[in-house]
Amino acid sequence: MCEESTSGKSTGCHCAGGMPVERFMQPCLLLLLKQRSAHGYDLIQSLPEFGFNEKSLDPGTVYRNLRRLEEDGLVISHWDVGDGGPAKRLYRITDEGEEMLHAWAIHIGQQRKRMDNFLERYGAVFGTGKL
Amino acid sequence: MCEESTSGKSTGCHCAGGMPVERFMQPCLLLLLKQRSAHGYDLIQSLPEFGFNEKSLDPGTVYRNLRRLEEDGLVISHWDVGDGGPAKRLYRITDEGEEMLHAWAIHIGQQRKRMDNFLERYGAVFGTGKL
DNA sequence: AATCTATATAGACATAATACCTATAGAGGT
DNA sequence: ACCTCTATAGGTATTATGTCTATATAGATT
Repeated sequence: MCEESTSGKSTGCHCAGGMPVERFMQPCLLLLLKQRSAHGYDLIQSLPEFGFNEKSLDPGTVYRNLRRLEEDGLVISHWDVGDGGPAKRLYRITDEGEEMLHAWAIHIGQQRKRMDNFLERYGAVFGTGKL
Repeated sequence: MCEESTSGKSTGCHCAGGMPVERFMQPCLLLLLKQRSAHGYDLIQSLPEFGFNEKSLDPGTVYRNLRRLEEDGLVISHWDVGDGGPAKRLYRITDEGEEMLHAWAIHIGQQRKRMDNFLERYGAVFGTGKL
């Protein structure tokens, strides 16, 4: 039901929801930027650590998120043209972004509790062997 | 940042995402219907057990999900006009719905792992006291 | 009789999110 | 010249989401 498509086209799996890629990407980006300032391309290399795979990691999606974070004042960037290679943006987190990261962590903790509760009930009905 | 609005209007909190109400509602409805057949209104009474509050529990949303589940063949319903009161639909889960429930459980388990991983990294940066 | 409340379901609508696809451009190698 | 890697940006169609409103029955209250 949740198998990957072999045709390259989306199968529109109805259970794919629950945690959309983009929204979860934002706290991941903020956490990475809390640890170190980085370019978009750097961040793309690091996001697999948070469970993003090749399919869910569209570069356009990452850059769009970074632009949105900057619009919201959660990160700031400046062009970095020094060291050869194409011009790149260096992003860093703002104080506001750090506050938002804390809010995200609380929120994610709550959602995890909800999932725990769901899985507990599921296990009670079907037996824990299913998980 | 995630505080409730006192004006009654949505504040558009940017960290409210990560687990949209509607999509998570579907596995909850399927699990409830696995335990017992029920009317939409019954299900609305039970959904708070899964962390839905008054604000996130719009009846229209519940009925929309039930219709969608039926469109997808995951539940079936028939009108129940016997015992007085307005006509009501009695929903029951189908075999296909049960399979989808299993897929959901696996998916939710995976997402929980992702959240655990995030919170672990968060704790490593800020200290576990923040959670 | 009229009104109110609880039960019960359904649909409309605007905005936001999501996935997917394509475009642009510099640097370095073959 | 061509290809690949690095690096960023934008478009678009579809779906999701939240919110609001409409409909209707039954029973209790005034």
